[in-house]
Amino acid sequence: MSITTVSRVINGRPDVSPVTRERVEKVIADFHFVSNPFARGLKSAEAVVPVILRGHGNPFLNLLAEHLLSQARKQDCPLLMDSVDEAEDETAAALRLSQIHACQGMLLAGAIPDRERIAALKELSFPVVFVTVSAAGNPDPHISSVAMDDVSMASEGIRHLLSLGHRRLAVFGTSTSSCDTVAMRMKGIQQAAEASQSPVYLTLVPTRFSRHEAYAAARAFFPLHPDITAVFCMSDSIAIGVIRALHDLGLQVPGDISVLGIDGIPDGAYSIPSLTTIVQPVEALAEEALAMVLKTQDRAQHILLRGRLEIRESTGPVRTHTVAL
Amino acid sequence: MSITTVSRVINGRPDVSPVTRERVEKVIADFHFVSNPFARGLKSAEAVVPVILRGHGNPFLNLLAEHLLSQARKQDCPLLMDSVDEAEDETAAALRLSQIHACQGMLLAGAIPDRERIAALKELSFPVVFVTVSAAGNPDPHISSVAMDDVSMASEGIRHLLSLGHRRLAVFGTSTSSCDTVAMRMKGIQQAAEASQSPVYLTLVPTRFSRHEAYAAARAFFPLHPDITAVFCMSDSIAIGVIRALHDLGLQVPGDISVLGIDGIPDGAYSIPSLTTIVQPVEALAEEALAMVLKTQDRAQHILLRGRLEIRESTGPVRTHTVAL
DNA sequence: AGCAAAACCGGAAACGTTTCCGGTATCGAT
DNA sequence: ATCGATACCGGAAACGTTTCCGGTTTTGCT
Repeated sequence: MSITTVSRVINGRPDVSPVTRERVEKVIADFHFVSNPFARGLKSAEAVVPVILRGHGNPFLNLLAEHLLSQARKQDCPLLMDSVDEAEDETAAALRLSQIHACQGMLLAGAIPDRERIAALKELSFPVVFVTVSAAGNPDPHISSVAMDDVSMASEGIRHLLSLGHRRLAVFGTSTSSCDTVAMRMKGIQQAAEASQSPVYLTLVPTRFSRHEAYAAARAFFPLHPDITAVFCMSDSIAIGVIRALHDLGLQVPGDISVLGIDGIPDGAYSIPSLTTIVQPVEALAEEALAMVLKTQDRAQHILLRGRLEIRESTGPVRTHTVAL
Repeated sequence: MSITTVSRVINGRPDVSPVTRERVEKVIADFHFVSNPFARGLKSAEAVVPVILRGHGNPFLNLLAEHLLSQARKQDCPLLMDSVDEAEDETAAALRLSQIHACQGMLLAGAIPDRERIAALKELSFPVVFVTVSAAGNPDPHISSVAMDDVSMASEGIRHLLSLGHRRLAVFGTSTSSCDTVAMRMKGIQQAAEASQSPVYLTLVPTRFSRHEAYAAARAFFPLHPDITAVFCMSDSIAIGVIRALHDLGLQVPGDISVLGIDGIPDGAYSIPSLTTIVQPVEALAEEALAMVLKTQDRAQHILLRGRLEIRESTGPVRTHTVAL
């Protein structure tokens, strides 16, 4: 019995007689034989596609990961999930993974494609796709992106609030760091505000994208700003923290203050009140990202997806009276 | 320049002069050289530890995954995340992964260690650890588990509800399939009920562990059962669905009906009302599971962790009047 | 200067597969 | 019976590392 024949049986090659095949299969079963993945990979390099999620427990990225995973199963593309803390450097994780695994591509979800990160990724020899935020500015041929049209999403959200009569808005989730997502959304907010007939007052409240921090920020903010009638949140997580804070401050949502989020995470539909939000098309995001990373494209590609306003309970017409805190 | 020397440089071996080392490093940097992971693994088999999550988007398992990931990073153990739909067979995924990766162990989170699944896993040559539900019944030497003491958790929950004066309870999340977790919890519920002085009435409501299904079940259930004053939910997700359903039915939580969950997911702390729950010690769960899978133990080990009651807003004293629906 | 020890480096085998290529049966047709 | 084609199988090279071992150079000591 030769090694070659066994290999043929395992790989289901035609050049082996039924009786031999059966004999080999029996031995394999008896001895619990499993072929060594490394040796196999040595010749026919079967590579993996790591997905790096920036920010543990980010509900939206978790949702994205689910869709990525189920998409991947369909096309049996071997994904390899990892996630790093928001504070950590995701490119370090990317490089680490690329060292210990053979990669045919890589997905960076929620990561920020700034100059230095892209530079760190430069030496990678496979396509890298940023998901969620656009890397269109960078001309690297193997760095693509499938991102959200943050400008239009934010505009749509603001227009919704304006249409309800709100004029004094707080924007939760601005950040000091130069985060493209936030910058783009701010641009959309400005545009919508400027396009409005009447003057719009914006107050920016920096906070990271977590329920916890948003809650703390809101508790501190609203007692000092009784004129605010609506809150635009940079994420649903922030919105959930804000709503809970408003509840604890004795303010009604949307009676006293309207709250709008971005993401469309499932929790938003079950919260009380349910969350008006700009839902990002996770499914399309996952699908496009996977397609992009798999077709080893000759040059980079950047596509932009649009969000959709989902009106639920947390936004309503502006209150006409002022509230004493 | 020999291959051997290059290998030594890459692996940081001592037997190489500084000048040679530098020369090699320069060439490596210039040529963007990356060593082939397969060839590397061929000799020194660096294996991976797959983690299979049963049930996409299960918030508790996601939480567990986070802790697993951060634990793993500390001990730099290369985890490999995957998740399967509740309906799919997780052992199939396990076998698939074991084929394409060299594994030093495997974690099955939320999976059910029944007879046939264990049989399917029998041929695996590395330790398998069930996380969340105990596999203590099965004597396989390479199948361990770190699980929750479901009996005591459920008892504690019921005792809390009884202490608030509730006697007519609904239990959401029972299932027809023989799921050990649910069975154990039912046992705990029975025990606590029987230990009570006064008679306790239990109504079982089968539903899967999702907000969505729990919501639908609750919408249908409560109009027909106006006597129920408290709900014991088999998971926080179920509790969140139930609370939303009660809200839509015009019932107050905890004013009219108390709701108690199990898991301790972060969302529960921010929901309105915040969720009273039995929190599972995710951190310990992750830590123990990882330790167990890494120490290639000679024989199986099964440990049981206890939950902790976290009283928040969703439970309160029994109402003394009846409500007309 | 002479010698032992240490430092450094290269040859070659080995890891467990896949794949190419050539060889031996077996079979059908003439 | 001979030949060609086909089915089946085995030898051996190759994949890109690591590691063992032996060789050469350098160093330190007397």
